[in-house]
Amino acid sequence: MNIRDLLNQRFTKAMQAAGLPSECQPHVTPSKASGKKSQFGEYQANGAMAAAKIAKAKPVDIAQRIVNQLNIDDLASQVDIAGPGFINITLKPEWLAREIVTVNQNKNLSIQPPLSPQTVVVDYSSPNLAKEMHVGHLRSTIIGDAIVRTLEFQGHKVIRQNHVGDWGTQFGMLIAELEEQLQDGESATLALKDLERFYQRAKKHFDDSENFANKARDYVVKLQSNDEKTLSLWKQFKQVSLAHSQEIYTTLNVSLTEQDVYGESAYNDDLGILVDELCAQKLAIEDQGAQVVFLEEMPDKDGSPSPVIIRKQDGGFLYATTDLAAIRYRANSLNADRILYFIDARQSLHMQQVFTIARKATFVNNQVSLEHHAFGTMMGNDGKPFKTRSGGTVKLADLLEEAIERAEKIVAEKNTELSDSERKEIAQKVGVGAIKYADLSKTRTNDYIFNWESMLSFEGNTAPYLQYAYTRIQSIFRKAGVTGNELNTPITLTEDAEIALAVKTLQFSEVIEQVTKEAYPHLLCHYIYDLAGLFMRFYEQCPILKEGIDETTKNSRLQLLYAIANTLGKGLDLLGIDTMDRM
RNA sequence: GCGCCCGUAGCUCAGUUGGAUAGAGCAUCCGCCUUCUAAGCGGACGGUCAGAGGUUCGAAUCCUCUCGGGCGCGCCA
Repeated sequence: MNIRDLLNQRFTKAMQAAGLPSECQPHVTPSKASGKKSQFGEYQANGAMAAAKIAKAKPVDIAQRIVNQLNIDDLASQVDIAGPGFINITLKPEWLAREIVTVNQNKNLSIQPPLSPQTVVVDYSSPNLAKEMHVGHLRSTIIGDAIVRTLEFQGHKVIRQNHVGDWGTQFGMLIAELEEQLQDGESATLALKDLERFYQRAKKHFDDSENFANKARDYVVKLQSNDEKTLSLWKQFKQVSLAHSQEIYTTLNVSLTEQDVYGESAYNDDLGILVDELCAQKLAIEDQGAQVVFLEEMPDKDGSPSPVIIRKQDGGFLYATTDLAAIRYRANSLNADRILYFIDARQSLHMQQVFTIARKATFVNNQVSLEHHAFGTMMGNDGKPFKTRSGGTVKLADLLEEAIERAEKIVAEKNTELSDSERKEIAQKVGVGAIKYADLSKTRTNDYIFNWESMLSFEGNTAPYLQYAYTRIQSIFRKAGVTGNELNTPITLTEDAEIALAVKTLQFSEVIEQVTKEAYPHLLCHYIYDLAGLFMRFYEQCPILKEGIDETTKNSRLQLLYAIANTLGKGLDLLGIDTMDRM
């Protein structure tokens, strides 16, 4: 159930009945309540003003005509015209109560499945396997994962694509290094234990030794010609590196598995074919020995068509080529309706070029939605890209370890009654949740400033606040000795705090819809923060298990709580943040 | 030079197809634990929405210009 859609439907009918032109929209939105009791009701329809312009009449008169035709007595207790022509709607507590019951009876929290589920291919995380995952991979990984989870919850078919960097000239160097270390009797797992150091050693080796550099170049050629021994080394490298990534995903509570890995190398055999096709279509032409696609729809500095090189002078391919092969595979073999890319904003131009070429070459038809959901860079307190004290790249593994350590200290302070294992488990969920939430709660398109203190202060708009709200609810159910789903007594909403909570809970579906439409997880964050905040207020104002609370009120509030717990829990789950029963 | 993004409270950030008095958190200050977990709640303080024009019933939001910051622009990915 979606209140906004429902009201829009009712208002659309009323506007038609009032004889307004069909292009007039009701424009229903939740009223700005800012937590407190709203003076304007819970929803408002603002379409009368725009309709008045079209119908050339006074907005207030139009509003009155709409209200006269409006049929919402079943769900609204009051409809007022205010100001220049706002129509304010106050919902009936009894209706809200019934809808809360429905939410409690429905596994999907009353989210309606899409009329026609889509196949959505989501490209996210995509680390370079040559190196260890670092903070630069964090945003793509967790934002992409939140969207993936939300799409699946809605009922869409999601195909995760971890487009890992597992190909390219640097692998010649790495294989050469691996081969030497294996000759020294080292196992691949051990040699690659510290991928970062391994890479640096290989690089140094490459720079220092002409002999080694030649060997590395030789391996590149062998790799490309499918030499069996070289491929075997490459596969070993890949496997160890993937295991590193997988470990990070597990710690991060990210839903990617090795089944979702479909890296650059997967497209090798298609690259030459693809370039030939683009040449045959006359989209690609030779320029200075390279194969280039010129795009007049994206003019360069001089106003002439901008070039995209798809094959180098030396015959090698570039990442534009691979991305084109990937987009074709996703559209045609995976039958995607939407293809989402969670990639750094700095690659906006590149993505636009790839999308444009893919359309022109009809690799992807116009029904398929191609979406680059860009995000900004993670900055340090100084406003510059987040680095270690010595200026190096921050490893994701180190970042997570530090978050968990810091969390454990705080958990130990706040709650002294936990066993060692409980405390460790909570610290893990709190620390990782804090990092993820700090990132997810910011509009993804902007750069964001990473700050340990604000993130782990665990006060205000942070993951621990939300997790704490959840544990408070669980604690009440524990004390009450019920689970929530066994209650089926009537719900009565009387207090402002209760009504506000009920409305907010029922708005979950509106938020979910917007989140997947625009790929904005921060909307979900703000929603559950509002929900948790309203719950905290309710918690203070509306006792449940205390003395003097009659059975009916108690059971009614417990059921409301049950809906909140499920909604809050699901919201956090969609963000990839764990909950717990106590903390 | 051309293109994209950004500029909102001391700091970090919201602000939904243009809507009513621009909202949170942190910080500061004042209250609230013999009562469901105080990682909490209530209150106070805090704004020329970078600046100037324009569009209209109405602009932080749309258009133009200026200032300031970030990023990208042919053989790396």
